[in-house]
Amino acid sequence: MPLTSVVPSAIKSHSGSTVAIKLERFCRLSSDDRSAIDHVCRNVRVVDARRDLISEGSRPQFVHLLLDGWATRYKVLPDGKRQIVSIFLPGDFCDVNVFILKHMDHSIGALTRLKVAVITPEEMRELTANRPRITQALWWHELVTMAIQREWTLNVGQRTAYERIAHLLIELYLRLEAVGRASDGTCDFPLTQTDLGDATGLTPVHVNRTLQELRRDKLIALERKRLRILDLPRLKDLAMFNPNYLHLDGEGSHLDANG
Amino acid sequence: MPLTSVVPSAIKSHSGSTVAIKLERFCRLSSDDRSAIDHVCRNVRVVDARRDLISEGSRPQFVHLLLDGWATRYKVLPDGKRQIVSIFLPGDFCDVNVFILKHMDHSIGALTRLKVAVITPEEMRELTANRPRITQALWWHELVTMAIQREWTLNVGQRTAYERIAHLLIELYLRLEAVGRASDGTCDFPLTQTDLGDATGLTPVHVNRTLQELRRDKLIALERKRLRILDLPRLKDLAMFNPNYLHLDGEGSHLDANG
DNA sequence: CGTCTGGTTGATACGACTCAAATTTGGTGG
DNA sequence: CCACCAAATTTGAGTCGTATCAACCAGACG
Repeated sequence: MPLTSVVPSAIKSHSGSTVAIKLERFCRLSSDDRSAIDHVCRNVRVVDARRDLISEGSRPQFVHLLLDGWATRYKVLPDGKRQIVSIFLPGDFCDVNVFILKHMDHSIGALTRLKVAVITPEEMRELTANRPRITQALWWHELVTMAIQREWTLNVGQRTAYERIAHLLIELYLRLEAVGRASDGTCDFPLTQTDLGDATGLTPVHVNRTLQELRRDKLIALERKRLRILDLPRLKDLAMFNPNYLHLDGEGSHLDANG
Repeated sequence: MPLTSVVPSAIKSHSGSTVAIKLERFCRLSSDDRSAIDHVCRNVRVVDARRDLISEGSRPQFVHLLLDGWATRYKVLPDGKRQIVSIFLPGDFCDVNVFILKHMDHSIGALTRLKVAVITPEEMRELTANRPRITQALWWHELVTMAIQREWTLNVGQRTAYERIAHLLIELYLRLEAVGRASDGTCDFPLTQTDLGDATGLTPVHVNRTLQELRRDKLIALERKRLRILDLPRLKDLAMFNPNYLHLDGEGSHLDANG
């Protein structure tokens, strides 16, 4: 089923459209739900590419919701090594409940120029109070985020360089597709080879050679910040990609929108 | 401050004591809170060592709370490679809200004989309804779980074998200490070298050699399922261990118990 | 007392890293 | 529009950390 069929075009005009699309993957939202989301997206902050949105050690004060652009969650070791532990795509929330913690244990950096909705704890409470579907959908979002994090642990722990990069490319493509930002095997891909290395635990040199292999094998095309997946089935197979962890199979569709 | 000082001995007799200890790391609980936790621990299931508690693909029906023993969350690849993505210690919840998802994307296996509280969705709702401190403490637990998962991604992605194993040993020791199950640098340690390999992305052979190095360097003693950390400061240093991600610094202590 | 699981050792192989340099790309200002 | 610069990509040669394969050993257990 192509995604476009589940995206009422009426939503698209709203500021929070991408989020709505994402949450509707889990359950249908009422128009009140949707306008509540829109309402909470009114405070937009723009962040330049390659700038930090949040720094390790700082006190979390807001929930952020990525409206546009790509961001990374990363940790840096005293010896300078850096690991990108996750990637935020449009429609993703940064830690629905962070303000429970005293300090951030990681940083969030912009890969591209970002548009981010800045949401106060108060607004977050208003958004979820008496909106069980949104509350549930946010929980679902958190659980999927955790599942992705586990899959990343598996990825760097057990897969070879070739499999690892293939797996990451597929994941990002599918996640983009799920929010209407990719189709026909093609999507934006703003990561540099160094970023890819930081995300997969490989050196940039090795990432380069591995990408060349993937290209040589006619599995992908990647240039000018655009990715094209040429043979998704074969790529999935070699990457041992099991999409179950993305939980995109309409899990909460039993929840009625106007209950 | 030694942990024992914050553990009223009165709690210890209750079935859910370890959980209470754990959640009280975050905020003080009222006696009603504590008995509500106890109440929810009434349904105990015992699982033999090396058996699966939950299998990938199954439908999540209950929340599980580990009362005693060690368990792992793991994923297996089609080629047979296996990654332990996290370790459950006494007092840990397995996914406070799992039943939102349709299928498990991983399995949970017992490392030792377990005592597990089996909690229904209804009981979970009862536990949290009108108990803001418990609700918050459970959120805190989830956030810490996520933070640990991120640190594991960093661990396998960026640290050497030596650093990686050292880091894992420290984490487990500190988490046990936080629930009163370790002190004086000593704790139970039921993992085999194969388990350690599955958790760190190393082969058992290499784990063996690395442990020998750690012993030779007088950093640890590990035999007969007992771990003794001989020089925690030096071990932390070489492992680049930053405890911030465990969020043990009494984050929600401003929340009064009897409000 | 044999069997089994977990731990240990040795020899060898290979995937990924390092270092260094060349080349291409993209952005910027003249 | 071109010249320039910095960032990103590519290439090559050599090295190293960890994997692999294959025994062997020790203690636990029935």
